[in-house]
Amino acid sequence: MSINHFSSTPESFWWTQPHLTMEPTPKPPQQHLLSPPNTHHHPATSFSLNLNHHHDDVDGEERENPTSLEVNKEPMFEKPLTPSDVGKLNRLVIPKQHAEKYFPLGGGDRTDSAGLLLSFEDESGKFWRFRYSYWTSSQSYVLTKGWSRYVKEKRLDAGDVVLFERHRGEGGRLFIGWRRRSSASAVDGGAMAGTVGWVGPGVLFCACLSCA
Amino acid sequence: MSINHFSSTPESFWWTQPHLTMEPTPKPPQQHLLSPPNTHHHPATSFSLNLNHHHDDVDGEERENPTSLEVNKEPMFEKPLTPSDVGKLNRLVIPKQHAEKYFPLGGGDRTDSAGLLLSFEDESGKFWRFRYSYWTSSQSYVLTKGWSRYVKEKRLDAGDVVLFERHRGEGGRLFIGWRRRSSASAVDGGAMAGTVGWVGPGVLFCACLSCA
DNA sequence: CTCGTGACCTGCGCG
DNA sequence: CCGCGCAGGTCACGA
Repeated sequence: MSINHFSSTPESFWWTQPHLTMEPTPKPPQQHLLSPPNTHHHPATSFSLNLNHHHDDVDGEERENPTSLEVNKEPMFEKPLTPSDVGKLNRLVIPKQHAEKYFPLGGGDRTDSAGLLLSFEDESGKFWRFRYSYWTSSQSYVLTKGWSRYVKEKRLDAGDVVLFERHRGEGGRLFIGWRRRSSASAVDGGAMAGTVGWVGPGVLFCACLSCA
Repeated sequence: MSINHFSSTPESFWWTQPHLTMEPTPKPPQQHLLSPPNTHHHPATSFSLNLNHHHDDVDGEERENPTSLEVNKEPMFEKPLTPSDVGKLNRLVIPKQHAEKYFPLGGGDRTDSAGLLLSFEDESGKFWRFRYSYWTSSQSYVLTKGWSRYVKEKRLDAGDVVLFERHRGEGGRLFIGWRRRSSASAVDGGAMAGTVGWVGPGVLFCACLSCA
């Protein structure tokens, strides 16, 4: 495998790219995250993470134009995909540090693998709902159900990177994006190098991405 | 690896004695068999489950001296290890006849792979907890979790034999032991031939075990 | 039946 | 150098 030098080339840009208007989902209580420990499924109700509290005043202004919308996005983390993440295991391991920081499981004790459903918006505004849980056996946090469909639709391969963001305010909407492995040496042909799925479907950002 | 002529007839029916105790997996909900709810991490330390039930009457008497202790042990069966049993599959297949006789899975229906945890004491008094379950796919009973650690610690190799015993009374304590393959032709040097791990560290009991 | 996927488990590599 | 994180597996079950 030749992955592994994902660089670290920081992409300092993807979240700041212009454009975009995602439909503000009408429903206010955007619950993606999860239901409190006991409600299984359909998180529909509250939850309590801490990202959504205060409704940011500054919000309603002209800042609501695309640009500012981007500005309001806050990158959480990204992960270069391992072969297992895109293989038949149908799961994405979320590095513990990030999982515990951004997607804390209910009640502060993670013993419960009841699972939550997290909904993310992709670059086209499409929603992706993933089951999120903690596996005590392997002591790791994973996205399971729904993940393989995402991998398939986006044609993700090992070495590609997935990006996780959240919106400041607005109930903490969550976003997911991806980009092709940065280095050359594409395993399957490489034609796609530089493609990203972030600010809009099919948008190429080669220059920005490979240079920078 | 050239073993494989395990005489399939080592056991000449050991005593029949019903009874047996295995601890049913602690929680039905079945996730995490280890770690009781709150303790996360390090499963190894946390048991305390089964042996604490009732402290059985017979216990405190003179019967507790080594000799009578041995007398009260009842051999269940033994199995010459196959290459798979000691390989990376991390499981020990328990011959169906013995499994069903001594470790019947709950409720009489074995469809349920919920699994049990069986705790065995070894020759040094150390406890080994193995997950025991039925694999429908291979139609066999197996010890999985924990098994590979046992193989490693005891340095077991194909052809070596594992022994299973239980104590009469006392809630049916379970014991596990082993001995090196009896025939010569040791694969790795043979210096250990004849060694057993059974009644005490380093004690040899070859005569008793192989005859009888 | 197969496929998807939830639930297990463990070796190994890295910090 | 050792413990944890996680990559890479297996198996079972429901659709």
